[in-house]
Order: sequence, then structure tokens, then C-alpha cells
Amino acid sequence: MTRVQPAARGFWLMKTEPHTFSYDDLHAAPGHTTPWDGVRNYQVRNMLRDDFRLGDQVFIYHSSCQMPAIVGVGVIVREGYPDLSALDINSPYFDDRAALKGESPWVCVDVKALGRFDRQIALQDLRLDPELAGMHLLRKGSRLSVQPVEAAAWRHILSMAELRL
DNA sequence: GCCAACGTTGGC
DNA sequence: GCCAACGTTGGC
Repeated sequence: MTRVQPAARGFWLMKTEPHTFSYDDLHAAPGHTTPWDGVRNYQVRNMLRDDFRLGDQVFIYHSSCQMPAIVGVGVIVREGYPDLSALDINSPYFDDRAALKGESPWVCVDVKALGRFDRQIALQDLRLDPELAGMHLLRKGSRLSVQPVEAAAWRHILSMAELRL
């Protein structure tokens, strides 16, 4: 008898600009949950569509702000589905080409806030930590708004943040 | 505001 | 398919 092993939980980092949508905004959303829409990069779209699984956990990272930092943890509560904001003329994420086709090629997932770090982990601190060398976020020219996180790095950062889930 | 590092676009 | 021009991201 063979038994199918459940897939290991995936770990990710998702960037957001706090002046637009912060971790606290996520926590304040109904059910602490929001669709992570507006992604308009094919590499990221493919990850959201093909690799994100229910129960995967994500670091919420604040970018384009005074102190770029990982500020908390979320969990995927709905797997990839069409991001219809691309077809909504009133959305900041409207995509005229998608609208012309009448079909959105973009994908979003639902993210639920799980916990905010007591102590934010600044980009500066991540760079200083030898255990995190090679982390995607720290690579020169890394711009993807969604990135995989190694399990070891995930655990290490959680311990830095002293967050118990 | 600067600019490096990409990604996308579109003419050829 | 090539590649120059342009746009975007995001730290600093």
C-alpha cells in the first residue's frame, strides 16, 4: 500500500506598500481576509496560479516606506482564481487589454492575517543576518512582489520576530 | 530625486 | 527573433 504524502506547506513573502494597504489594513478587513489582487507580473501570476496552496503561509512585507520590513504573517485561505479587478474600469488595477478580451488573465488568492510581529524585521536586519544570505528578497535586482521563502529562512525569521503561531 | 535592474512593447 | 526605447520597482 502506498500512501500519498501531503504536500509540504509552502512559505512565501508578499510585498505591499503600507500607505496603500498595510498589515493592519489586512487585519481590519472582514474576516481579517482580503483578495490579494492587482498583481500584473506574469512570473508572479504563475506562482499564484500554480504554486500557492491552501494553508501556505506568507510573510507580509512593507515596501516603499520609511522602514522596509517584514511585519507579520498571513495564510492562504483561497487558492488562485481570476482577478476580475482587471476588467473593472473603476479599479486602479484595470487592464485595458484584458478588458478588450473580456477575460482576465490575472490571478489572485485570498490572504488572511494570522499575526503581527511584536518586533518588525527590517530589511536592514535581514541583510545583516548570515543565515539569510541568498534569500530572494536580498538579491540584487530582486523586484518580484511575491517570492518563495525557504523553510529554514522562514523558521529563522519567525524566531527573530519572537512570534508564536 | 536618483538610479540600477528588470520587464514590456513594438518596429523592423 | 532582435533590440532600442520606455516603464516600473523599490532601496537609498
